[in-house]
Amino acid sequence: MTTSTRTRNPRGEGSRLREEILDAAIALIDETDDAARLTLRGIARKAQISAPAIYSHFPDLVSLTEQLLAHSFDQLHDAVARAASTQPNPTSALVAAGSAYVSFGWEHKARYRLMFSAGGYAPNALETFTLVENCIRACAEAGLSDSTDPHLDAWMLWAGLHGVATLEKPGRTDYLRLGALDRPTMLKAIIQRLARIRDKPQTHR
Amino acid sequence: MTTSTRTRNPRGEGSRLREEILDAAIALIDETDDAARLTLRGIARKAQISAPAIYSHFPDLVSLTEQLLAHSFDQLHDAVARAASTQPNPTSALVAAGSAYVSFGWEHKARYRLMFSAGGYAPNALETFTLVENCIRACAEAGLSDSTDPHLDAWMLWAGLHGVATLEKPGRTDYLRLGALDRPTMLKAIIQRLARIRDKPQTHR
DNA sequence: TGTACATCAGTGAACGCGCGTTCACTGATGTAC
DNA sequence: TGTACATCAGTGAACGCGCGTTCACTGATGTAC
Repeated sequence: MTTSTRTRNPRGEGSRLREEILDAAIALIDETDDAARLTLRGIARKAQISAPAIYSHFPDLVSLTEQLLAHSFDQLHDAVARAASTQPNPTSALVAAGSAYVSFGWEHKARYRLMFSAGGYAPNALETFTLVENCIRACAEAGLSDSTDPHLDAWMLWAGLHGVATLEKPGRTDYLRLGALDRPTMLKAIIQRLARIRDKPQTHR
Repeated sequence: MTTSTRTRNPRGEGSRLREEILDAAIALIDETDDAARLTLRGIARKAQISAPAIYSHFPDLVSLTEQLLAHSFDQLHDAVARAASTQPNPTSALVAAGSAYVSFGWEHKARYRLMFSAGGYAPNALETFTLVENCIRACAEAGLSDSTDPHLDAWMLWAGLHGVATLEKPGRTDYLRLGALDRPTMLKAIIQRLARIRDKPQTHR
């Protein structure tokens, strides 16, 4: 615990602190896994500044939280898009996208929950939703999926992915005979069933 | 706002207040849809007693919350079991059970989220899980489902139901063209796909 | 080159608030003699 | 039947805490003349 004062940023670069504050907020919520700990004073401690310093960069805590969420939705979309883009065919792209989505939820538990705890997420998540929808459409057009309504199927898949991302692993797995459960395998099966991926792909046209 | 003192319970019936406190806590979390509002002082206000009166019946807020959750898991199980028991065949029983599960999540949003926000839910939810697993097994045995591993399939279905129960409807549905989306239909389709229900049931044996 | 001044990036003290919990108490009700 | 007393179901005041936010300030750095 140091009492010394922060070395201040040079003139004109005060906005550096803005990024540091957002990073501190993300680090705080990610490491505590508890959205209730995301307090203005906690963020200030994490960033090693005084609490009032935050007000030079954000009007209040609500606004800071909103910008943290917007940034998080961008991160989520980037992760999903990157995962899908490296795959050779539509089916594996869909599975990779879904896995990346769920991984984000697991690795940033409290943050992911906060992102979807209110109803206002739609505009931020629209891009990602469309990406998944297009993956399903591509599978259907390539004869790899039986989907006749990719939009509706994307909704169902989203619900399933959200469930996997959110349903926490029970503490004592022996209660539910969960020991042998392979999460990636289960996730892949969920994606295949909800997106109506064919067991044996049928030749296109 | 009345300043008058509560008419106290007759001797030996002090435990009546215990039920009133639990009811007040449930009412509080259900109506605010925000688990952070579940404070000891808030519960006391709702029950129209002073805050210290709670300590005659519960050692502290943590314990009160635990008992609230245990009660909630019982309620959830009752709702699911009742829904399944009134159906004429295994498939409709499974759909009814899943719908009851999701309805509980929608109608008691913050409470449902609190129930599953920590990893310790397994012992409380075991009965309900087994019930769903047995529904799937019954479908498979009746030739209505292709499930070869009802235990694993029950896990996948649970994740899917949890996702539907938890993924909040976006505020502005026009973003995602959600206007025409029929939730019960979507839920039924999710259950059928994850539990591998056949489109056209095959005659048994 | 000096110097007065404006700007800027912060700090420290203080505010009022709601919280969980503790403590000493109160006053109605049942019980012993 | 009276009365002293124990029990019981609560209440009200107070505690220390962390919170979001406001306010007056400080001291280094760049700019105008």
